[in-house]
Amino acid sequence: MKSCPVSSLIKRTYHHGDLRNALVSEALKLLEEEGAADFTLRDLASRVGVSHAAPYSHFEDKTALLAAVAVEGFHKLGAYLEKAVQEHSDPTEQYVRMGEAYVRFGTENPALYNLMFASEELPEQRDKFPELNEAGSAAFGLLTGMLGRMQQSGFLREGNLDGFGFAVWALVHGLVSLITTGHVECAGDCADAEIGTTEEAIRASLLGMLHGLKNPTAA
Amino acid sequence: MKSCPVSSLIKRTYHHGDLRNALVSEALKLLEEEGAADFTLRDLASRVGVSHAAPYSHFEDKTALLAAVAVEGFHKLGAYLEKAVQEHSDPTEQYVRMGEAYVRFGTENPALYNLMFASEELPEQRDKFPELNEAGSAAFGLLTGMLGRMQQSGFLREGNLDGFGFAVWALVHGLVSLITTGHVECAGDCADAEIGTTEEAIRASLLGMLHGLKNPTAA
DNA sequence: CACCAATCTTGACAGCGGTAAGTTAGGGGC
DNA sequence: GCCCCTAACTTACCGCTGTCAAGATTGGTG
Repeated sequence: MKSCPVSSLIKRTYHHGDLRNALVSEALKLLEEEGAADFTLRDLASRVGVSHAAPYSHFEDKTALLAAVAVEGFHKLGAYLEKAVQEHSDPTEQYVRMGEAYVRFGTENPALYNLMFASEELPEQRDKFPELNEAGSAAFGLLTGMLGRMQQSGFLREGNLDGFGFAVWALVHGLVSLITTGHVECAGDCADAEIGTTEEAIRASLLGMLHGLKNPTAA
Repeated sequence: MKSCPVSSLIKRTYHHGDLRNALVSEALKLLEEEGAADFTLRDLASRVGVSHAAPYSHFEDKTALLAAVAVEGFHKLGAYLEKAVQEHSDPTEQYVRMGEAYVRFGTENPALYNLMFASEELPEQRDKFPELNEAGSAAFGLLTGMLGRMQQSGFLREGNLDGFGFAVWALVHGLVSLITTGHVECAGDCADAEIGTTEEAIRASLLGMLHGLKNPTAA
């Protein structure tokens, strides 16, 4: 403790005090600014104001740090979804809003989203970092929970709830991927008709899937 | 020319002769063997039997090489899809088989598939490598083409064909991503019900979406 | 107040993508 | 048949990265 009362920004103490959290939250910013390809441990460390090897006191690996960032991402995603559900009461509206919120999260945080899902070696990471599993499962639970309520109210037809969730999740996840990788524009370019705004296409896809899961006798 | 007539495998000539193609096809193997993270230009070069700088005679960049590999991937994907369509005549069966073929391609070549779709900087690459755009559009065209025939025969309801294609593509793309990243097992674990085999879940999702796009007056 | 263990720094290493300069050899013009 | 031009390839090198080992610093505990 060097008793340096002023200049809250500049770090002075040898011990940072909260380096682990600082690294994760700065990594979230850095990830979206630079993209995953240019995301560097050394850059991250210097941004936080520590030496390039300091992160190794808190994370075994670069991968371990990224896993912690991904966990944070799942929490953020959960917040998006919960907010969307709470703001509406109509089942269809809840469903669509939740889907839109999911896609919005992905398109607003493409690098983070990519980190959370589009890594081939992610299965191995899940075993090493159980938190990742829990965070992902929690987000998925929000989805199946909503579908379960819709099913109980008779709005959705009978059937395996996890199967429904899997289908809807795959849809919104695919929407995010296709949009952030720019494949959607291609869809508008190379075919004869126009796709309309992306928002309309998202809504239409969601409603299409919902229609397929609906109880035929419901309104 | 060192006049070494034997040993066809070991390269002897200073000039390789067909290095570009050799690099791309070897990259396809290396990608699935090592995963995208451990994919190294130097490793690739030594496998083909050239120095680590040789690839730069044929590709501007590592990215450019990977783009060429991705193009090859889209051609392979197209072959999967065409085969699935040609083997069946019933519209629903064609649709399901095409979707299953798509998912099969993705799960059988996860690293390649990931390379083709799950890169954030892919939009920039599309501008630099028009072949990538064409190859991707061609694959998407196979999908919309089939949906167009189903629509013309009255099996699908009226509506924007690109929108339909977008929805279906997003679904199958999402299925691939969730499966290869291991999120599907999570779906089975963390919720109360069982999801059944993955194949069943895929088929159910596809049929769910199809049902949402169907013409209500059709069979 | 002394010491311990956690935290952070410094310095080093191999391996990576990429560049520059030199080497080899296939093939067209004579 | 020979020469030479140019594309293809090699070697040597650069800066940067992730990672590790050894040493410096300190807050907290006894």
